[in-house]
Amino acid sequence: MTIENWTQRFPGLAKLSAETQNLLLDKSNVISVPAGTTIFGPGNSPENMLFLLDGTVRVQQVSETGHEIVLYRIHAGQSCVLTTACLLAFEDYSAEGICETDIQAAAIPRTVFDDLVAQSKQFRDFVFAAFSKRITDLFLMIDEVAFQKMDVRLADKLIALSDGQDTIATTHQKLSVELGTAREVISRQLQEFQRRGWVEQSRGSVHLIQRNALENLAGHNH
Amino acid sequence: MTIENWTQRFPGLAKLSAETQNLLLDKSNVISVPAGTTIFGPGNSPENMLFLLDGTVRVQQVSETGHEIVLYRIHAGQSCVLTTACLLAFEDYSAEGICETDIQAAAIPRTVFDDLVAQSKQFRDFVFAAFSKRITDLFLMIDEVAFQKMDVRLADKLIALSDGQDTIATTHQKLSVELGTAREVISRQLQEFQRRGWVEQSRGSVHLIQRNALENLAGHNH
DNA sequence: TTAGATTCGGTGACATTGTCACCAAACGAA
DNA sequence: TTCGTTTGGTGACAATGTCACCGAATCTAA
Repeated sequence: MTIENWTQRFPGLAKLSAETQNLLLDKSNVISVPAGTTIFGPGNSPENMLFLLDGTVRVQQVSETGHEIVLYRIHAGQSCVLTTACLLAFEDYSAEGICETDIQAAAIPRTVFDDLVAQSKQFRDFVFAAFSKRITDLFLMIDEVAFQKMDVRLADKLIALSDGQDTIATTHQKLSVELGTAREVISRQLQEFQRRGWVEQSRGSVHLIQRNALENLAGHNH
Repeated sequence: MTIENWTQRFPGLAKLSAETQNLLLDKSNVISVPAGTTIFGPGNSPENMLFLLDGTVRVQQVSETGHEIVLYRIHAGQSCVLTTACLLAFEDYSAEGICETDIQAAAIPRTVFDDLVAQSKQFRDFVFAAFSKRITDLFLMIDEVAFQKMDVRLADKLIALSDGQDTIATTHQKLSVELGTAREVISRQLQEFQRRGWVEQSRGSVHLIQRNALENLAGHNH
């Protein structure tokens, strides 16, 4: 599969008619952006809707009080519905999107997006499913922030960030932004995990020693 | 204005072509539901998209731990995008919608909704604006739950619930669900507000004595 | 290479919020 | 009236957030 027929990479788009897919491929623009770039944020409204072909975009928020929290990530094969939403509503973002890795994305102008929504039932379904998933995920996040204990949240986040590896390259500060808490809280929790022999720490990284124990605490009891 | 041309009540819908409005009026069904009814919830997927003509619907969530939190309210003149979202994504709700008052709503079948999105640019804009507003509101809520102090949140909620009146008919328990906290926390905060002379309490109601002070604490410094 | 600045993580004291186990008063229904 | 339920109060304690520090590791520039 080459970059030319990128619609095949999206389960929701592969079902589109050949005609619609060609329109999408024809009118879109594949762009590359280096890691660390802010692709959208306050005062930086994107002109296009993005379909992420490769890499990860982190969406986070800075509150009036200066606190930061990571809201969600967009992975390859997903579209940025927030971009879409704000494209169409002309509202300012209260959040920003930052490339965590070098990324490749297909950029679609607003008008093309609108045409596609009008013309294709499959495309509509794709878009609304993405919105729906985002909203239900935000519900879950509210629940977690409001009611879940920090040790459970941290264990869960460590598992998620590890991505199957045993070493996570991150700092206590970054972990605190992931969970919307204070750095000191992370430091104490990691010390407790270390005391139990679940993790080991070195400057700038956390090693998972007993993944099972963390998964268990996080409630991954499948 | 009668109930027959209810589209006029929605700023976003009044701009639709006469043709589209007639389609909407023709294919929709105005329903009345008594206060207290759960109009959607887990295992109770709605068949229709709702446009709320009169009354208020409270959307809230019960977590695995048994904690409850109010997510948002739908007021007259708004549509229920969550309903829409889940209509189209066929996912189970993790939230429930409860009528706070007797309500009247226009119910639109899924297929009619889909047709309208396809046919009318104005309708698309209306729908996406509603999604966008919902998502950005959820962002704000996450920020508030994660970082805002309880006294500020409670003051803000009291102002919002008062709706201009000086008496709020509610219990400490209900207020705790509004903010996703414990009843004891509300009791203590209200005692502190009372000590300062900002409110007075009686069983099942809170009286606002110094609205200014509450607004000030809540940051309504316009 | 070294000196100074910056980042990273540790610590203790304290404030705020959440949890638990109670209690009594007010209220409502039989 | 009586009994069960709802509402709100209280104290002890646990968990988390805040603040003011500290030293060590790392980086940077002269």
